Amino acid sequence: MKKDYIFNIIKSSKEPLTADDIYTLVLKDININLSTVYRSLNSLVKQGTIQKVIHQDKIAYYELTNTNSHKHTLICDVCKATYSTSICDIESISKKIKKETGFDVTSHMIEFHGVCPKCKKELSNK
Amino acid sequence: MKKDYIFNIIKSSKEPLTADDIYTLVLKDININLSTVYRSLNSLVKQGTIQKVIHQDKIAYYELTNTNSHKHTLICDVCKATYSTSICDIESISKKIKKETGFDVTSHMIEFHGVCPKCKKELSNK
DNA sequence: CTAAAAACGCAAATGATTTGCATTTAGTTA
DNA sequence: TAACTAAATGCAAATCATTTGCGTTTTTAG
Repeated sequence: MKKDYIFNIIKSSKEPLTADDIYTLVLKDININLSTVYRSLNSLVKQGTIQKVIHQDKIAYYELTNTNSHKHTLICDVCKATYSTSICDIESISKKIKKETGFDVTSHMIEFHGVCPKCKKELSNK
Repeated sequence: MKKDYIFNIIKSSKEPLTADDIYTLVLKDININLSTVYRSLNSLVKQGTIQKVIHQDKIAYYELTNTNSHKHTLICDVCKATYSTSICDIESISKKIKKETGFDVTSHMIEFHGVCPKCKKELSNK
């Protein structure tokens, strides 16, 4: 099943991948159709194995469901690279929200935009 | 100029609106085309007057650029209603990220998912 | 081995958003 | 006020990531 293949790719990636990233990666080894990629991805999401996050570029990124520590994305607005961080103190924010608004927060996603160290260095050289 | 009209609608709305929300609202008073809505919206975003945020439903929501306190969205996964909150302690998180990864965070967006008080009440009545 | 289910591929459909182009409106100058 | 140019608008077609219908192939259970 190509789903397993896709799962392994996501598993071994340090960063969240788009459907197209995955499609390209799989194609290097075996033949596959984009619909199959999407169907597998949706299936993995449904079974809770992976997580789908829509970024501000409107594209879905897939990554392993973080069992213990969850992750958030750092997006460099210069080179567009994405990084992950587990830094997050939402727990306390969620509590505060619940207390002040009565809204029960069950999950959240954060996207940080900025400039990565590499681009910062390059920019300072100009 | 219909852009001003659209701006006022966004200004007087308590919650972020989609292009379609705005289109429908404007249509109640004057005639307008969806492309005009999108063009006006893009123009307002470019001039920094309003802010565009892509939610996990992959749809763009528009709201006033928060000059002083910025806002984040609470999305009820039951009734799909969206609320805003200004509760956010990202400042300290951003600092931590910069210190630990060197990534310069310039902006961020958070989407909280959960159950709103109204739905919670209805659910508990079943 | 055989029938039903699951996985696949391919092409067409979707839906929000964008864009090209022709037309109307607004603004400016002579 | 007339004449001209730029900006705003409408309409239809184009985009692009993602989904879906349908026919075919592969896998699985009995």
